[in-house]
Amino acid sequence: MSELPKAYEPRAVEEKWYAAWIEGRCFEADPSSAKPGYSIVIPPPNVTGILHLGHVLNNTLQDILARRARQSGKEVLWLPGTDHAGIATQAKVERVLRESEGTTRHALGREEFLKRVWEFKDTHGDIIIRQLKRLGCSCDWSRERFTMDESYSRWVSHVFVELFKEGLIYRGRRIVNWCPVSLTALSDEEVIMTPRKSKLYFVRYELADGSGRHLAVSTTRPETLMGDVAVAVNPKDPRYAEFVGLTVRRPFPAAEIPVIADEHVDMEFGTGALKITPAHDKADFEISLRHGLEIIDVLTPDGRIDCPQCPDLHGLDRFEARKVAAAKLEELGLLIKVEDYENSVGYSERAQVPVEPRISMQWFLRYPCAGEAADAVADGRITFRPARWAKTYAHWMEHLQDWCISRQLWWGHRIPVWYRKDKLDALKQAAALGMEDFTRGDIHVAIDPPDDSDDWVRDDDVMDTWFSSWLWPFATMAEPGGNSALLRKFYPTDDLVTGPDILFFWVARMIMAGLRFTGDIPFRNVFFTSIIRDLQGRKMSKSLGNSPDPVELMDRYGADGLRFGLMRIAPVGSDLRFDEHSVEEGRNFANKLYNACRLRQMAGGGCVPPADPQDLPPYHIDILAKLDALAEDLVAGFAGYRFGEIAQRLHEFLWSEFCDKFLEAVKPDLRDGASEAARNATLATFDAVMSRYLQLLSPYMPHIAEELSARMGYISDGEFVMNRRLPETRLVDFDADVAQAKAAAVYESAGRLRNLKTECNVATRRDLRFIVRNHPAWIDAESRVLAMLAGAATISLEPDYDPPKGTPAAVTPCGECYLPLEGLVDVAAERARLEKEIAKIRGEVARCEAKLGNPGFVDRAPADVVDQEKARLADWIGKLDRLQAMLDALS
RNA sequence: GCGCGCUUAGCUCAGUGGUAGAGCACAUCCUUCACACGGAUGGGGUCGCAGGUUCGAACCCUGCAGCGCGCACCA
Repeated sequence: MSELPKAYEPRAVEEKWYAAWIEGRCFEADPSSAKPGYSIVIPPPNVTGILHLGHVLNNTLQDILARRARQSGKEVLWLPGTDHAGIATQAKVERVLRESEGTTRHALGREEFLKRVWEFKDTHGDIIIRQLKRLGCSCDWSRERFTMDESYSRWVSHVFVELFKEGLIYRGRRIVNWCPVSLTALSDEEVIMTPRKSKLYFVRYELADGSGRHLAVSTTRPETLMGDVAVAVNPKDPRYAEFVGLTVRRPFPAAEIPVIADEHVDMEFGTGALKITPAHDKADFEISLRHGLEIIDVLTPDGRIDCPQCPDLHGLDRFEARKVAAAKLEELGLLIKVEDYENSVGYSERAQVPVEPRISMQWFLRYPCAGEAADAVADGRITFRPARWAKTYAHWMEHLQDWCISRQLWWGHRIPVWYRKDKLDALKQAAALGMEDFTRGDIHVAIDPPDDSDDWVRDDDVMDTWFSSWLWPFATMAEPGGNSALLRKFYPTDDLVTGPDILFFWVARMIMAGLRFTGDIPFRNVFFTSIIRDLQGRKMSKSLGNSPDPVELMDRYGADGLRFGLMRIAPVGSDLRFDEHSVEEGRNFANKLYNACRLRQMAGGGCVPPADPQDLPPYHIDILAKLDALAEDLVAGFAGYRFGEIAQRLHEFLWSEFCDKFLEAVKPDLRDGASEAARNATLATFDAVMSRYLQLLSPYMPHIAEELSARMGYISDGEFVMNRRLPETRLVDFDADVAQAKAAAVYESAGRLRNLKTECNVATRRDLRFIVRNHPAWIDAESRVLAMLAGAATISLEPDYDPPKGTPAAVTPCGECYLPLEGLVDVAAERARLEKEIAKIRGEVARCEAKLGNPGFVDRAPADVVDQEKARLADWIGKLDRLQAMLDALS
């Protein structure tokens, strides 16, 4: 027999099989296949991203689903690709340019900058793809897509044009979330509300009539005071009724502004008087529209004060200006007081600075098919797992706000709108643009530029990245507006696996886009993964440095080990606390499996054809039946998407059932001197179980399953276990209950005997003799196995045995077992043990008696529960009597 | 303010009304010919708190507390 290394070494094996699968085109989907289709689209990772544990979890789940579907006879398409990730990628390339060339995108110009981004994408874009391959992902790489591919880009423009024509996309001057670092608008979803300690300033606005009376206004943002155009009070507020219609003096720059009444003002908050700064607050903006007020913008796009009339503030950063403005008010005697205050401030997801509500011209989308999309989840056409996310979804869908889809970036899909050069100024000034301007011919909205393109100027902005991502399930499968064999075979997709953090960003929007542009839902099931946290419960993040590098983990534990370890601890609905120990366990599990097969290989003898299973010893029948049970449990587990439970079952079967019990029980059959029949039966059983087990394991640990299947000869050359159909027959098609009961009795008894040995302090001795009486008849044939499992020299069956007083004993399913130790027993220790045991059992007896003495229980509980309790009581009492006798004998 | 989760062994978590479970960690022992990435044995929990329903509650109901998340508001 060839010398196999003692420990499994995954690295080379995993690389070898991944290459073989690619070579064998195992992952490629055939849309013309007669088999039923099954499809998943990958949540496209950022093209310049690198693999983190969230990706590992997410993509392992998808790979398991895809591989299981292949085994179940489906034609599988797992469609991979990457996302151009507008802000993230542009920011990354800008940083690289700054650090390596000391230049900026503006210095390079739009065209040159985009060239650089494409170069960057070409050199770094496949890192994460290579990492996914390392993990073993069975994506159809021949169909890899990128959100800025030519045809995908046409889809994005097509959708924009269609929605524009439908009147759902419009351009308008609104308050948007502005990121002063990225210098672009953001959607509401990209703003993270964070509680922050700040100050509430109470400012005196004196009446312009010289009466000396004043209004006290409370504000957190004195630095925008220069943009004030009014002070508002609630019309129902009696305190201020007389002020409405008068004017007050704005502290600086000096101006008289009106006091107005508006329902929005909360009388309870602060002083009940609100300064109105329309350019820098959404509510103020809306009030200004209602009252026809002027809008004064006092901030630059990068968040500095733009107010030449106030030279001491002009040009200051907004937070610096806040302090200066407060000091200025103090100087003027207009600052009444400052209170500590905690409020929530919106932060830019990416730049991690507070966003600025800013008025600007942007493109907006009113969502299509919103009602139908809400219904699709509510009525179960789309299933969310865990189901509770459906509620979150429904809530969001009920409160849909128009989506700001334009971004002031260069990297992305440019808005497909051209303006007539001679109308440009007028169009720029317009408060809103829509269908009317289009039909008048002032703007051109189409996938392609206008013919006389010299007379037109294209819109500078690009679209929000998610405005391309929301088309992913179908835009990856067909040309714009078109149909394809792929789409017909694989759309709607079956499962979507993603994180709940992008429910609004992506999932909800995909449902609406799918319904609008294909007339069908994009997927049938959405499986929301856990959020991975560290052991302290913190989110994984780069800045905390608590995010382990999955590639390093794979280097140390193997891709299979990482996959299996993660799956085993992935809870169904809640967050996952990552512990590297679990990956280590995954690796250990692979090693255990490998060594079980090594044992088989060392026994040699090729693949022996199975004997008639009915004639096999009970251990063999037992393990065959347990494999059948495992296969069934997996069917149920997959139906319920209980991935963690499945991993647990796979682990338990191999380790506890197959190795700890079966292999230990049959070891003698593999040694020299065993009978040929016994040896054959054992080898055949091993192979029957292991070949199927490897198949069941294959979706979770595909590499080692393939390696061992090949090495053990379970598959032929050129065949792959990943492509083999799951068998529909059972290994045991007869009643195995008797055999299984015997096997269980022996395993259980062996445990009790080992336990007895430990208690008698002879755990390591192997020369002991157990004497058994009151045993079932069949035990005769199994006593040798029982002796071996118990670590005893012999088991003597002596029905008439009369144990000397004080002989240690254990009641087992295989009879009363005695361990005569002739002087080896420490009497005092044995007494102590017995007394302890007796006390414990008295407690149990008392509990049982109390329960059975309760008329309510006896009358009302189901008969079988009561019987069970009675049997239990009888057991305890019997055991108590025996122990008491042993104790008496000792004295 | 509204909503959703969670609270079970030292840790991470299973457990849908009938004797509290697993893995890890811990302790003791074992380098016996598949595996020390291993084997054997053991200790360890009044299931967050208080009520209620029930013969019986970790489980169902109510309230409370703590932790986490989402949404809204925030002058």
